[in-house]
Amino acid sequence: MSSESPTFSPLYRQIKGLMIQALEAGEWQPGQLIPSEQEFALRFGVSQGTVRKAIDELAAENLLVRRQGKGTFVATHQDPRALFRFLRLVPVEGQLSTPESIPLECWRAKAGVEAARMLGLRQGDPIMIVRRLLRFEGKPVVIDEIYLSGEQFKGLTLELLQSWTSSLYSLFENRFGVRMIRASESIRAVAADRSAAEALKVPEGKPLLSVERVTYTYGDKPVEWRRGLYMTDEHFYLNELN
Amino acid sequence: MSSESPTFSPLYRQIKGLMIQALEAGEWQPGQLIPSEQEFALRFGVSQGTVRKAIDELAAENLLVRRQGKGTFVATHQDPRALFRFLRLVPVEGQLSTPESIPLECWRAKAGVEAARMLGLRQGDPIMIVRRLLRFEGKPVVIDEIYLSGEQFKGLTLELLQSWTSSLYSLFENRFGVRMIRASESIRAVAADRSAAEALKVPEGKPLLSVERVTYTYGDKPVEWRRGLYMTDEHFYLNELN
DNA sequence: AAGTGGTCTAGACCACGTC
DNA sequence: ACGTGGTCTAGACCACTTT
Repeated sequence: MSSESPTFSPLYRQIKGLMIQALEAGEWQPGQLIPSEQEFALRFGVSQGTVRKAIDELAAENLLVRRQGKGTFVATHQDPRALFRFLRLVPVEGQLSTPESIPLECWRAKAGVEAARMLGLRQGDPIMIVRRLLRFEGKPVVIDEIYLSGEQFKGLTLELLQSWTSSLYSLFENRFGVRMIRASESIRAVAADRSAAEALKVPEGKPLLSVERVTYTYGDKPVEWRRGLYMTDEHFYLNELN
Repeated sequence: MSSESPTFSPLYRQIKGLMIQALEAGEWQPGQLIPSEQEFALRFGVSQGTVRKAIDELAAENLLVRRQGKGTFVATHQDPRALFRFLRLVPVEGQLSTPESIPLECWRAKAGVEAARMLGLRQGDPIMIVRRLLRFEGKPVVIDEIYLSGEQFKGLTLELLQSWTSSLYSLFENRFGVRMIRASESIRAVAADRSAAEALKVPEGKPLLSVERVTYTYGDKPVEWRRGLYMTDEHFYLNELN
């Protein structure tokens, strides 16, 4: 109908854009119910079908979650179904048990060349670094080193990490208002160095999976860079290609 | 309308199922134009919108490709855009150049326990095994060992492999009528054994990425099992998480 | 000009969850 | 009973490609 936006794209994409803006602005919090399709249709002056198509895409991108009969909700890392959305690790045999996250260290630092590039910061900008271990059934399997913008994660401490029982991303969402939307992982095989060998209790030189992840929030803004070393004797990284 | 199918699912899914059957039966060949949405609507006695939703899903799953103004086509591994649909390898720096595939060996064998399980065969059933090397810019980067059902790939020879200039999957599609739809990869870090070390020209014990892939055709039928060893000093496995 | 997929609408009815 | 998302329809018009 009345196209109030100058960018040329289908109506439903414009609607989608408006809804992303609203999400970004925090109009509804993670886990909360958003208005019904009819309400949006009235609000934006389009048909319900057009709103539907916008929401379809947002749901496909995991920004929203539809629940028939109940309504549409803002996706959250609290949700058990999304708890390990970005963890592709699967045991060679048996069921995937919930890993236990053990924060080891947490300190302030200044961004080096690489961290700055990955996080879209300038070299020397303040960052936070976290080291943590993931254990499955009591056995150490992953050692992570996580780099975060110091600006956004100012109040992060080892105590806070240790007191938090749910996933890291749900902590970021709750305490720092940062919602992780998508991630990009670069995977290599490396030999365990001294520090990794100690943490994972394997001999030095042991082949490990190196998984570097950049995680993005709304607007493709990178907010986390992490490097994980995975022990892949009893687990493997599972990737479905479609 | 008149629901001739006993399974209870939305109409558009039933339509989708019928279209998959037609694809499987080879009613249209890879790369070919299929009937228009209107024609399908008449053929199945449903509205055009319902056909559209069925095709939407098939296109999302890469079975079909839409081209505005032209029509809808059966996806093909010939298509340059799909040539390396399942290869996630990216150079650390520079552009991704097209790899060179060098078939090394090709022989008949009997399925072992593992190959039989992966390919849905019985132990002892005939299989084909192919070893081949992938080189990027002249450098060996991937050594693959590929297991195929002997039934379906009876005429496969080293000569045929060497004479084929396009991707393996386009060969399978053209000469054996087997179209690969999706795949599942299990990734580990391993130490190079003697044979891999020789092929990739790295020292024995060098950490390599082990990528085991099961590839499926229509109806989730496994038809290929392969194990690739990737040298990840100058390349890495890129995975986008959404 | 004609045919294709792509968008948008309006309205009907179904399936699910809550009250 | 009511409100939600999910399906299905019919028809209009737009954008792209070919004739």
